[in-house]
Amino acid sequence: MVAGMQSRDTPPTRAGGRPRSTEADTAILEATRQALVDLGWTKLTLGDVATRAGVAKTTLYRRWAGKSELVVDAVAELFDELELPDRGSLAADIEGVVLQFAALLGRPETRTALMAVVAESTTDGPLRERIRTSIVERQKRLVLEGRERAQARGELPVEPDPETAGRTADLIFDVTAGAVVHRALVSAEPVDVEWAHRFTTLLLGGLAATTTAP
Amino acid sequence: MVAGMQSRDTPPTRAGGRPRSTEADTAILEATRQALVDLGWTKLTLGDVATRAGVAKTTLYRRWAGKSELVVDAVAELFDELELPDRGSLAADIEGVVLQFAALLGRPETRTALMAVVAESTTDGPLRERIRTSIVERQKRLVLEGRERAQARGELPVEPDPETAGRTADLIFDVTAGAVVHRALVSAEPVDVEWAHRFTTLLLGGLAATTTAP
DNA sequence: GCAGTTACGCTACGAGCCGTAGCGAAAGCC
DNA sequence: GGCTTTCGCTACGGCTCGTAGCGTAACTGC
Repeated sequence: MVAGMQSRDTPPTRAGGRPRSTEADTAILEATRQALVDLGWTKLTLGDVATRAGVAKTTLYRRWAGKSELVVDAVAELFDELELPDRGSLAADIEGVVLQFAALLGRPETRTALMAVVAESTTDGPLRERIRTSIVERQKRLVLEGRERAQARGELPVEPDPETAGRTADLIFDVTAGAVVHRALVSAEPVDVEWAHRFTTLLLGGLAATTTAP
Repeated sequence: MVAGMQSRDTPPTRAGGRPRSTEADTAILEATRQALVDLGWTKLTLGDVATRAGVAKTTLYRRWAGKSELVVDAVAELFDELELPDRGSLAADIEGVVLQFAALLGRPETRTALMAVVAESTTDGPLRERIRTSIVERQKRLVLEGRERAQARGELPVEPDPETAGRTADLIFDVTAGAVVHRALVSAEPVDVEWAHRFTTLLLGGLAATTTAP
């Protein structure tokens, strides 16, 4: 809910003058998402987005450096929906977040945009950083939150060394997010309740192995 | 090594006439990979590839429908390098294939191309099928081969029901490939020996859990 | 050797999008 | 009211796309 602080390009930051229209901001991001649904990543053009949003094309270029940055901000807002309600057990929490993430990847706008901007980021450092702070870190907090809760329940041991604990969290994050993305977008097969259950069993068994036998 | 059978667009298949130059084929695919290294996915243009390969632009359009199809064929050849030598144990086999896959994703041409074509495939059915047969299935065979070998060693039980066995293999595949891709491209952190070892421990522990407790 | 068929290199073209510049008008702060 | 910044609008050069048309090269079958 904190959402897009510092999401668009900062104006030269001098006081005075006409302020930027926040209505235009929301209209542009909404138009971007709709254009992603209608056209997909490649056929999306900034001119088209400007027309849909009812603003001039130049306004877009004043705020975003290019297509990638705009789309990152547009889809990042959708990741605010991800939350981790307490479902009573670690297994139920994992299944829940997997299905939530899968539902997000099922939407056509995220489907077509997420892999595209990641692909862009492989040759664009600042974009990678923008993705990391706007999207990736927002997901990773769910892992930390779930672990903390499971430790409070006594389902997971408290790892003494903070460095190895961090690496374990990173591993769980890459395995979970990676598996869901790969299943949904590469294998192109459904992430349903049954798959989520099988994955959760696998992950929990692996966690037991990693924490008992270093 | 079997490689790109039926990789390019089939000519109308009538006998007679000048045959297509196979030298041009290999030159084009090699030029495509080099262009990916130099320019990345977005800045790569078909005209530039044609110039690098020393062929006319029209020749490219006669064989491939577009940029995506060309790049899929160009990177698919690199996946032929993936093999699964017997390293003595299931754990060693998994670690080996993880590091091999990571090395492939470390190359700039696959780095920038793989996510991009997957993104394209979300709005292009035929392209998704091309990726599946040219790239994905080629990786999945490694999973099946590794499982068979582990069963022969007695490290894994033989699952009686072929359907659940297939689902388990699919799960392992999505988890492994997804985790490596996510670690390398999204988190943008190194897939080194230590990470591969931690991942293998996690996966093996999970396998024990899934096969003992259905 | 000759006709038939197909691929090749080359050139040229309309179309579309990019990203920017320049203008007058609007909306805030002092 | 003066200053500053944003806004909408128009116009532009530059690049890439994908295709068409042409003459030439390569290979097959009679």
